[in-house]
Amino acid sequence: MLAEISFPIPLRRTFYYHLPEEMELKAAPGLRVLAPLSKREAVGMIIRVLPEKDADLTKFKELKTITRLLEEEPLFPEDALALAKWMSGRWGSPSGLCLGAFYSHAPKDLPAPEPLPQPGLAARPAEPPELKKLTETLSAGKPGAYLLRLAPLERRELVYPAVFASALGGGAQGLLLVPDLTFIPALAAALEPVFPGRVGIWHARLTPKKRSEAWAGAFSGKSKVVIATRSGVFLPFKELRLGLLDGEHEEVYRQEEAEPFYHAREVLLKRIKALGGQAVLASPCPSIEAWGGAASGELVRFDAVPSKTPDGPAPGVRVLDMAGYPGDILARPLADSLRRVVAAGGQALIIAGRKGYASRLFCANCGWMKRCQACGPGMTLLKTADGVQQLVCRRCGKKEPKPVTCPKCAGKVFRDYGAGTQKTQEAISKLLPAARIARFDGDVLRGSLKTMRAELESFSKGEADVLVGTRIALRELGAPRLELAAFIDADSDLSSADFRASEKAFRSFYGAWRLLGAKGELFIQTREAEHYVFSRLAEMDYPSFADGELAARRDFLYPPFCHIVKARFASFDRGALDAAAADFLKALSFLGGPGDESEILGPVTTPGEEKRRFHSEYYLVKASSEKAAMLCLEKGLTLPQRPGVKYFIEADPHGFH
DNA sequence: AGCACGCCGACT
DNA sequence: GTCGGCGTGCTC
Repeated sequence: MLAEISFPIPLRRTFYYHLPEEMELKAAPGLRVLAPLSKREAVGMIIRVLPEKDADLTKFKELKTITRLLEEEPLFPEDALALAKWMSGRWGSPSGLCLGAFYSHAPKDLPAPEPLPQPGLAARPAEPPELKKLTETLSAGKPGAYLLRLAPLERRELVYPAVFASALGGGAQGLLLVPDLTFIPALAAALEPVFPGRVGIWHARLTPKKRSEAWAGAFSGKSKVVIATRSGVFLPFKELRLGLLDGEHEEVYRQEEAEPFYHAREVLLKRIKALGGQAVLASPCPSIEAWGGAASGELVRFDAVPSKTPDGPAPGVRVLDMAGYPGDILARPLADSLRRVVAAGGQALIIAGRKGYASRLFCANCGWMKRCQACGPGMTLLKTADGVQQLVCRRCGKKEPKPVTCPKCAGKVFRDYGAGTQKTQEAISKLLPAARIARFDGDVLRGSLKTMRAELESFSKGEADVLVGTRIALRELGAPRLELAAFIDADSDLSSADFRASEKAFRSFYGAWRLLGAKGELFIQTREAEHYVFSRLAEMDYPSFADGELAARRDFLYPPFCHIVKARFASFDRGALDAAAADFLKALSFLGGPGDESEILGPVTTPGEEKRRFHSEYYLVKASSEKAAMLCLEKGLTLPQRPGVKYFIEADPHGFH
């Protein structure tokens, strides 16, 4: 007999091996094996057991033999093979890597099963009344997927223990996915009293020992709940009944840096469905994709938030059209309010568009803008500690000195546009020399967890009057009673080439607004005051915004009403590039039949690129169904190779129109 | 991904 | 003369 083996390596093929007689009865799909691969032994997974005659072995001279089976029972009660296959088709990564996501953290030798701890005297978590409907539904145990809209300032440590307590009877296990590992400790502390000694933790930075403990905890059933970052969606639970995705809208749930590509939200829903369990997507401002799921009935929506704001005065919103305040970083009304708030001992949060000093540098005479030579985007102006100005590319990190003269017109005067956190901080110090200002942006964040906490805490404790940050600061702030919040440069969000721009902008505005006390004020500075997002701010009601946004997505055929596949071709040879694009379009000719609304947009070229020697263009396919999108992706990935042409085929690309 | 092979630059 | 950089190629 033969075994068809999948290895966790970036190859789009599987391997055949001889199965020694003594393994023939034990071998089965879903079991790991040790097998010689190249000049080493590798762990792989059986995907099929078949007789010799069923395999086409003509292409290789010799078959190697499986060394040994690593277990007798599959690691997963559900069909991980099918899930991995779907993942591979959905995001286009090699299926071996997709399957590997499920088992590559497993120890070679499984830990011996230990008796499960007796259920301890668990504390019954207090249950917020708005949650009652959800917890009653969950405790009935019926399979299903739910969208939980949280109150924006709800402490999740108060909500989630009740949710898990209601759903996890008997040996049932739960998975709590969080966007960032900094959220884990507080949630673990909150769940510990409910499941004493049985709360597991999983994230990418665990030490090897802790990692195998966490893995074993899920596998043996010892962990009643595992709190994890996105890769935890692949953990091998013995009996996973409830998966809760916290901050469902967060983009970190999408893995795009390394293969296998996936979105933890989609994998969780698929996996839970395969298990017949329950999934809860939770967020104060759900993604429009999830909102659409609730509208179509795929998700059942629960609102743990009073739909109306409490009676009484609500914080005000003021959109400031910066066309009326040329050259100002802080428009007059904002400056006045800020001065008043700080003088009265209140606190203010200022959100700058980006980190650093300014976002763009251009010639005051001819408008020439300094771009990164290596990769294209406008370069960011930074000030080093000793006040020297320097340009940095935020995409590739390339550094350059600030130019002295304009290469186009030899002009010597430069202006910068867009105030980063540094420049904003300077402007505020100038306005309020005595104010204590804390800064919180990606640089602080990346520096160390300690400095980050320190900055944040000093603000929360009231040691600083003003916190200047990027929008990450919004996510990290607890619930201070702010008197003022301001977006210095809302345009950098709104004008970004992304059909999610409105959604993200509204979410930020809404989040900042909810941090304000009743008498607080939210300022938004913009040069696009007519943008429709602002017309939605009067109500400050996320559901009505989301309904409107969902309708717009339907009208213009964007997710969740389509699946997008992006295909980019690059070459020095124009003709070869055109031929590759033609191959692609021909392969997709099945799209757009009767009743199929799928569209192909493109070719899109970056401005200025026509004149270059190097050509690059892309097409966007808006496929009307997941199935159609998966077929497009497959066709794109199996196009005939043309010499000198590079292919980049991607599902669900982010950050474009 | 690993791991080997192979071909140029700078070191004991 | 070797050590070692990483480009290229292969894995049943």
